[in-house]
Amino acid sequence: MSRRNTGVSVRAVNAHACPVREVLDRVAGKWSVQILVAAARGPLRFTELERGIEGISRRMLTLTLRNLERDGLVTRTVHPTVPPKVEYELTAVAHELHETLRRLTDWAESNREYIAGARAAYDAEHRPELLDA
Amino acid sequence: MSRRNTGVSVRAVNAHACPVREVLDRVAGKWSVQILVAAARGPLRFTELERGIEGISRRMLTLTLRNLERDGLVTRTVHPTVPPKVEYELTAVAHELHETLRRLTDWAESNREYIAGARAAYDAEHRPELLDA
DNA sequence: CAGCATCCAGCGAGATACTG
DNA sequence: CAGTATCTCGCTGGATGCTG
Repeated sequence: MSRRNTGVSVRAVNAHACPVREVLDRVAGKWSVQILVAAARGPLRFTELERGIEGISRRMLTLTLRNLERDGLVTRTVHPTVPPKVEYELTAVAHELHETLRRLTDWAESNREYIAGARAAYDAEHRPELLDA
Repeated sequence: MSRRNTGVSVRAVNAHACPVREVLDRVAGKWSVQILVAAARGPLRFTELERGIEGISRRMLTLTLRNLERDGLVTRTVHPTVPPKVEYELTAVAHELHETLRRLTDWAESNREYIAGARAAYDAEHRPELLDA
């Protein structure tokens, strides 16, 4: 009866506590956003996604896609052919999310150097032992 | 030589791999965003933050504030009084981030029911065993 | 008041191997 | 092609107790 690691985040439960986290949990996984971004360009097959996302494992691609599908952010279309063909596509809601995320990454782009600088300064001040890594 | 759990996220290292994750890692922790939101209203003391954020532990508040400070998102001002008084305030960059995050939560608010519905439908279809939980 | 140190449970995710 | 199953490890974060 174990049912260990079904791929459903525990945070989905915590979400009741805080509407803010509710958003982020939908995007918090290591791969969710990259999948959203990759799939935003149109319907893609499983293998196309896999190749488009550097470093993702088959397992995590599957699990993350399932969760996105569960949240109504991607649609999964199975073409009953041989060999099988499955296409994933963002829903309208997910496209809105994608647009919002783009503003976030824009922010990151703009402030990446600022943050890197802040880190370096902080580490020099508070963590001198890290300087010879 | 253990140095276990210094509070510095492992994902900070992964960031090199993907600029997209780089943003989210700054916000991915369980409490970062809530702290950003709470602190956005003005300079707040440690205990005020603690009380303003439901359920946060002293440890996580400290760790998360340190990381935000390290990234140049909050300033930490120590008033050398007795008893000690420490105030945290968002930087200008963090205020921009906060504004961007607000759009994200707006999206969540708008689509919260849609997503809940999608989940319920998905679970009914694919996970009937969850219906009697 | 504002932390830091330590211990520990539980989840996220990588590696690997097997299937319709 | 498009998955699933199992094992494992390491990090995240909660609980608790101590200090300047």
